[in-house]
Amino acid sequence: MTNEDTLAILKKVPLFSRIPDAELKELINDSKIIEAPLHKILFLQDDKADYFYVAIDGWIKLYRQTKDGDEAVIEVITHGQSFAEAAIFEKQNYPVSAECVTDAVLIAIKGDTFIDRIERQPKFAMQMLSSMSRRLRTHIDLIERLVVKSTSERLGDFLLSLSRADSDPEIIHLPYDKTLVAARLGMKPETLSRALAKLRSVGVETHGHEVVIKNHQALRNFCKAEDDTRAVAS
Amino acid sequence: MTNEDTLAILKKVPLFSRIPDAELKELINDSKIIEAPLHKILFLQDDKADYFYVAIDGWIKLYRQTKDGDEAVIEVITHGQSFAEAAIFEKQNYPVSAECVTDAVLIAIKGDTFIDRIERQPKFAMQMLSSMSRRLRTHIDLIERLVVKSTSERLGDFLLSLSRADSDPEIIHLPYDKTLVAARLGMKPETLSRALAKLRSVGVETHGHEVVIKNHQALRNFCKAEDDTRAVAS
DNA sequence: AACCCTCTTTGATTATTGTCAAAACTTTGC
DNA sequence: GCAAAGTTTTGACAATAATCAAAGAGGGTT
Repeated sequence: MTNEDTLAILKKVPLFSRIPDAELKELINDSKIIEAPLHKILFLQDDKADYFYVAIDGWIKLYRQTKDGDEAVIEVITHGQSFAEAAIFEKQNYPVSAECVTDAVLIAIKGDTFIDRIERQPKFAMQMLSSMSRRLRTHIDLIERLVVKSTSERLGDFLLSLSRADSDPEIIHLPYDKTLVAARLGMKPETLSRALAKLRSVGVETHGHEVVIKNHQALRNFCKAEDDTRAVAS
Repeated sequence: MTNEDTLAILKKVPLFSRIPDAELKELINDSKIIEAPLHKILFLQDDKADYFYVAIDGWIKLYRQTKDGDEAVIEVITHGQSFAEAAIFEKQNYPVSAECVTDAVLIAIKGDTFIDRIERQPKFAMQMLSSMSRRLRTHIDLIERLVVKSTSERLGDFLLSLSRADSDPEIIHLPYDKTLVAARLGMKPETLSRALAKLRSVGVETHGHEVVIKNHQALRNFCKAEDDTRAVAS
């Protein structure tokens, strides 16, 4: 892949979209393109955080593992999203492990040279701060759901987050294994299967990796999702 | 409170500790000291994020509320910690609500002038990025616990996080209501009470707001907490 | 000390989710 | 098209946590 190709890709990543070409070209010198196969482990939690990553293609699972083999999936990343940006600051090790759950293409960017760049280029810093603030929101959403919502409500939220249209019916493609969907939602595969069964009563049908939402509003009501009508903030 | 007092306080906050005095003095002009009573709501989720805060004294609860009154506590903040920094970037509204759970003293810093300052002063940006990366880790820890740990394991983790010594026995003061501890750990007060009862078998005793850890190692084993011995990262 | 209020604990019961095992369905390679 | 491997669903059951109700403890006030 030529530097020009890489540049074109970087410009599509939100994190870099507002950075001038000249800067990005310099950045490419600190970066490498990685073609990682299914099941490739990019890094393990507690590894020294030398690089952060931008996903170009494929899906990457960020997770924590406990001594006794239990796993908590924190996020599942795909094209255009960066990850482990936070890790290159502060304590200098990764708080999670990262594994490709499909074949994937990524850009790995060297942390310390990137930090130098941030210090010289306020635009980078602001983009980085925005990106981290978005990630923070994602985590807050997840925490809220884990605490206050039931398994089938969590699944409903997830389906709505995949929804691109608002017209009934809509066909949704699950982006990855149901086993991984279950883990991402903090439940067991068997529980996911049963949650899916419960959603049938609000017009959700499954055929393999395809899910049909027959009534968006009914599903939103079921899982107490915010409507499009903005909530009135007192 | 004079500007000199405020300066002295700011210098003790990790977020500002490495910022030169001259810069901090300018910052004070964009800031105001707030003395907030118990139960004071500082902001509600979805409010426009004009300010971010640094806690000087007291405890502040960051939480999400659902339509039907359920509440998810995301974090509980105390002296030296900043919060809602992330909110002043990006979408410009708070992702959580903030309520004082004791009388509290805070510094409120105007968001947009602070953003200007970041753009001019890379040191601010780096400090901010570190701070957000720490917050991210806190959230990842919480998510992991909610997914893989039982209520009493979560409580054990919490007690260990409050622990300052490693010698047995150690007396710990719960910093706030058990009702709030329960919410922070994603469980009901009754469940907390029972979790506390279960921990008695590993040498944890309670007398009101005082908790005695009689055997740190036993407690660590019980809740599968990492030992001090650093985990070997393959 | 007696009262009120709030916080906490205990008990009985129910609801939810996890576990284990087996069957059904998919996908892939041959 | 069939076997083999992996994924998903179903069933029976167990464990965990929530709910509802009531009793107990602690703090502050009069």
